[in-house]
Amino acid sequence: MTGNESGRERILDVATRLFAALGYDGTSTRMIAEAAGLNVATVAYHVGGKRDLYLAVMERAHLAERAALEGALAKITFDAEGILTLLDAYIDFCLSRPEIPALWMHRWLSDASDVAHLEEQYVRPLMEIVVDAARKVVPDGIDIEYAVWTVIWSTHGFGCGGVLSVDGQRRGREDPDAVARFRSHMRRTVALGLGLTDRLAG
Amino acid sequence: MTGNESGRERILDVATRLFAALGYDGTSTRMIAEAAGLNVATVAYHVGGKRDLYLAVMERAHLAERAALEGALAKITFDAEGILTLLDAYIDFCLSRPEIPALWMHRWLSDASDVAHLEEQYVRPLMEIVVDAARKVVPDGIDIEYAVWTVIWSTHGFGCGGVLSVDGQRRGREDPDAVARFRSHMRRTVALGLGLTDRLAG
DNA sequence: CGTGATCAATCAAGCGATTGACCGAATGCG
DNA sequence: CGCATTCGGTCAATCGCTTGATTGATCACG
Repeated sequence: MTGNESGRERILDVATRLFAALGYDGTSTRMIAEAAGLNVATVAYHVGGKRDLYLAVMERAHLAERAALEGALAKITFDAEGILTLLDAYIDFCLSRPEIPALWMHRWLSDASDVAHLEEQYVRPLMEIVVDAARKVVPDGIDIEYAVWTVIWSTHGFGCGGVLSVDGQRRGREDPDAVARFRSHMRRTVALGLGLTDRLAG
Repeated sequence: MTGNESGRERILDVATRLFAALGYDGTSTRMIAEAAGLNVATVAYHVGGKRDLYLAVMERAHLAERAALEGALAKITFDAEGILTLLDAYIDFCLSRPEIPALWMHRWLSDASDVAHLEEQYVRPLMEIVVDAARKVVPDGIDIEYAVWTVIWSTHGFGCGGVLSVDGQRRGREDPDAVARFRSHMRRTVALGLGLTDRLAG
């Protein structure tokens, strides 16, 4: 991620990448140690057990996501254009740091009850932020929560796996055309879905 | 799934459930054997190695999904209402057999190259079916592919993990109210997104 | 008695975790 | 100053356990 830190930070970076790519069960502490250029015992020295490491990774991911979201929220105006700018910022974040949506998708798929508190702790406050912002703009009678979830699911889906076209090509975050298509599709979907059609997106 | 078959079918049922819930790496052959009431060697006798079992599970899941989709497609008319009926059928399928979206979400998150052909083999033909159907109905200038992917991502997301509301409650496929809200949200999203607004959904 | 199905037992490899030793840079002290 | 001590960081080695896979024996039944 940031590059050449040492010790605990490098371990967290490497673990984030591996947990995102391979999932919790698919990643071994030895893989993480090797990728970080450290002995497995050194990793344990810095971050404790595998579960502690995972929790630390998830917390860091949440903090980054929250910072991105709050940073974007501080800049927008509360009108249709502002909501679409917020959407753009979220897409930017998910595409520039795809490990983070991947971590969450893995988390959602697992029903390991000992980390089930992560959603309550991390996802819900972000939902509140976004839904509150949308409420100021969106007309009554629109199901904001489900609209937000559609944005989350779609952006995570595109960011993690991309799209399989009917021509058999797989396109994703590294393909600028696909990104542009995804972005304008999402702008249109959100604008229509939230009833912001007086100011239709490009 | 179907109940009290024996041998290979029961193994595939159990494996489907476990792979969907815990992922490939999170599921051991011993878990599958125990859940099927068989010895681990008997499982191997019927289905071969773990990888073969996984491939058989994915093939069966695909056949079920394809059958559901083609069955629904055979019944619809090619107009706005038909597209929405197709959407309903897909939602029904994903909610009644949530292991199947879960299997696919796990598959998409993993980049194990030795099973990367599964998308090409299984997902693409289904995409073709749906996109072709939509093309007969949807006005020009609309990005059908991305609209379909938004439906897939959202339906899989809701079917596998449900929704976390701002009130902290987690609601999903087992909550009739949440299902109703999700369904009408998706009908509305698809109708607006595909420009079928002359026949707006309930 | 032969055939398909099942099992307990076993294998090498990998897992998460821990131990005790080692190293070099601070730190303490005579 | 010079030497001993402490301490954060690192490592090879090891522990007990689980993994995927295989073997050879056993069972039921036609």
